[in-house]
Amino acid sequence: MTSIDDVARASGVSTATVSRALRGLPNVSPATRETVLATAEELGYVASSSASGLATGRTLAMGVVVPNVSRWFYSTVLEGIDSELRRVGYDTILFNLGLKGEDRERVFHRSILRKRTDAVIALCLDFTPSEREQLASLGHPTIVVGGPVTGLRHLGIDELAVARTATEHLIALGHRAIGHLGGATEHGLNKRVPERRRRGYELAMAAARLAVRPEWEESGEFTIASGREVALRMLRRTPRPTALFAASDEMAIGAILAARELGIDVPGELSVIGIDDHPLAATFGLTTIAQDAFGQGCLAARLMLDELAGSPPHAGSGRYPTALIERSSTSAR
Amino acid sequence: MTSIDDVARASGVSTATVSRALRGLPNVSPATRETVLATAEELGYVASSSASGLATGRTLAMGVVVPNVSRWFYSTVLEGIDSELRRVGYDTILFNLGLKGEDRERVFHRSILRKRTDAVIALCLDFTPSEREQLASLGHPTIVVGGPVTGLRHLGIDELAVARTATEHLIALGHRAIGHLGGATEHGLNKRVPERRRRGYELAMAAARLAVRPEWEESGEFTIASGREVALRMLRRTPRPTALFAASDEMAIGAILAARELGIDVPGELSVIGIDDHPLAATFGLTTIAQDAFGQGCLAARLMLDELAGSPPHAGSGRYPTALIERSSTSAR
DNA sequence: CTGAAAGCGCTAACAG
DNA sequence: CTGTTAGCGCTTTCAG
Repeated sequence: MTSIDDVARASGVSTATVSRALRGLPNVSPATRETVLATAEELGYVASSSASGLATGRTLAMGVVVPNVSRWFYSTVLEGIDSELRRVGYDTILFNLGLKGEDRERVFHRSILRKRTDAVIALCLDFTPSEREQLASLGHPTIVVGGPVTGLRHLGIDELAVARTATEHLIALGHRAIGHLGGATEHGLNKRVPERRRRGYELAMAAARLAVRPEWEESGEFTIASGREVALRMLRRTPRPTALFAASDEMAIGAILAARELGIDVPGELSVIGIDDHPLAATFGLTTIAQDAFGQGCLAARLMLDELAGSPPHAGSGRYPTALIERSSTSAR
Repeated sequence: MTSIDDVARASGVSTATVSRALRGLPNVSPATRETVLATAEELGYVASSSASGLATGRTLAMGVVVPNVSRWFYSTVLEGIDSELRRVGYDTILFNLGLKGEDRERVFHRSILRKRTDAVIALCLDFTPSEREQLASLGHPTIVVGGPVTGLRHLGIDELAVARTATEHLIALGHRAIGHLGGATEHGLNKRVPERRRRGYELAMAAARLAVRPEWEESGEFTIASGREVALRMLRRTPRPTALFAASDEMAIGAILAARELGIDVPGELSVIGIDDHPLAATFGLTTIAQDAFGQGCLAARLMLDELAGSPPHAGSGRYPTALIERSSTSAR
C-alpha cells in the first residue's frame, strides 16, 4: 500500500507538506499543492484512517445504533444519516441490535466504546439505565432520533400533537365512533412512541367529549401483517367504529386490507388515517400525517457534525415538522 | 481516555502483557490475566481501534456496499452480515450508494479505499468497469451477494433455476396462459437478476411449448406499487393470463392487489407466484420461492471472515438454496 | 511556504 | 511468563 512517504518522495517534498496539501490546509503554494495532488492521484494514494485517526483523535466515523434495519422508519433515517455523512467524508458504522436484542450487550459494551466513532446517533431505542449511562459517558456527542429518551438529547416529531391532529381530523369529518390501532411495546424499541400516540388519541377524543371504547382500542406491532390482524378482530365486533386512527401507516394499510377482506368499504363505511407517509401510503390512498424520516436522519447527522466541528451543542430536543396529507381513505361521515 | 499504559501502570505490569492478556493470547499467567482484566474493566478501558489498526494492519471492520437499505433484500442481507460480524467483534461500515447513485463516485474513490475495511461485501450491484476494477484492486477479500457480476466472486441463488421452477409450478398446475411481471433495469441495481428471471420464465415456457405473449410480459420496479400498476395494465387486456409469475414477492403482492381491485379472484381466476418469501408473503397467502436473504448475508460475512483468518479463498461462486412454498395464491386450472 | 522531529496508542518481535 | 524496544502512517508543533 502506498503511504504518505511514497507520495512525499515521488513529489520531492516532505510528508508534512503532502499532508497539508492533501487536506487542503493553507500554507502550501499552489504549485506544490498541484504536484502533490497529481502524484497522490497517480499513485492511488489514500490516507490510512487508522493512522490519521491515531494522530488526530478523530475517526471520521459516526456510530448509528438501530433496533433493526427492515422497518421503514429506521432504514429511511439511516439513509438520511448516511447521505449527510458521506457528503463530508464521514463513514457510517452500523450497530444493529437485532429485534431480539441479543447483540445489545456486545454493542454497548464493546464496539461503540471501541473508540471507533466520533459521535453516536441512536434510533428510537429503549435503553436500559446502564446503556443510557454508557452512552452518556462516552464523552462524545450523542443524539436519539425518534421517541424521547430520558436523559438523552433527542430529535423527532411531536408524537402527541401528531396523534391528536390525526384524531381531530377524523372528528372534524364528523366521526364519533373512532377506534385506535396502537403499537404494543416491542422489545428494544421505544415504548414512549406508541404510548404518546395513544395518549394523543385519547386527549383528542376527550376534548371532543367522545367516548373511548376499550373494544375499539387494539395493540399490535408496527407492521402491515399485525395491523391487518388486529383490525380484523376489531372490525368483526358490533358495533364497529366508523373511523380508525392507526399509530403507523403500516398498521393503517393492514386495516385497509382487513376492511377489504370483510367487505367494508373504505372510506364509505370506514375512514382510516395513519402516521408516516410510508412509500406504500399513496398506493393505498391512505390519508396520513407525513413525517420526513430521511430529513430527520440528515438533521441528526448535521447536528452531530456541527458539534464535532465545535458548534455549541444545540440544547434540548428538536421538533421536526409534520404535515397532514389527505388521500382517499378518509371521508366525511 | 484511559490508555493501555494506564492499565499497565495500575496493574503493575508492562503494556505488552496488558495487550496479551486483554486479547486472550497465550503466555500470560492466569493470575496476571485476571488482574489485568479486572483493572481494565474497572478503568473502563477500551482499546483504540485506530491504534491497534495501525499496529496490526487490521481494521476489524467490513465494508458493505448497498444500493439502498429500504428494500427487503438489501436490508435483510445487511442484517445477516451485521449479525455475523458482530459476533466476532467486527464492525459493519455501511456504504449506501443511494438509488440515484450520486454518491457512488465518492464511495468508490474515497471511502472504501480509505483503508478502513479489511474486506468488502457488495450487494447485488451493477458496477461500472472502473468500479469493478477498483474493487478488484483493493487487495482485500471481496464478494458480491445477489446477482452475478463479471469478474467478481459472487454468492446468491440460481436465478435462472428459481424462475424456471416458479414458472414450471404454474405449468404443472395446468396453466397455459402465463404472464410475467419482470423487473426493469433500475439504475445501480444489478441488471442481470431481472434478466435471468425473465430468461428462466421463457425457458420454462419454451420447454412446455407454451407461447410467450409480449402483451403478457411487463416490466416494473421491484416494488408493490410498481407491481400493482403494471399488473393493472396487463390484467385489463383481453384475453388475460390465468397465471402470473412475478419476479419478486413485492411485485406479486402488487399483482394480487391489482386483481382484487379488478374483481379478479385469486387464485380462482388468477394464480400468482413470486420469489423471495418476503415478510408480507404469508399475509397475502402468496405462493413463492423462498430465498434466505439473512442467511446469505451471514454466509457472505463468514466467507470473508474465514478468508481474513487465512483460509484459502473459496473459489468460484456460491449457490444458495431456495424452496418452493405453496400458499393460497396458486391453484390448478 | 516548507521540513524535521516528536508523538498518537497499540502490537510484535526479541530478549530475558 | 514478562518486559523492552521498535515501529505502524499520519499529524502537528516548532524552526527555518
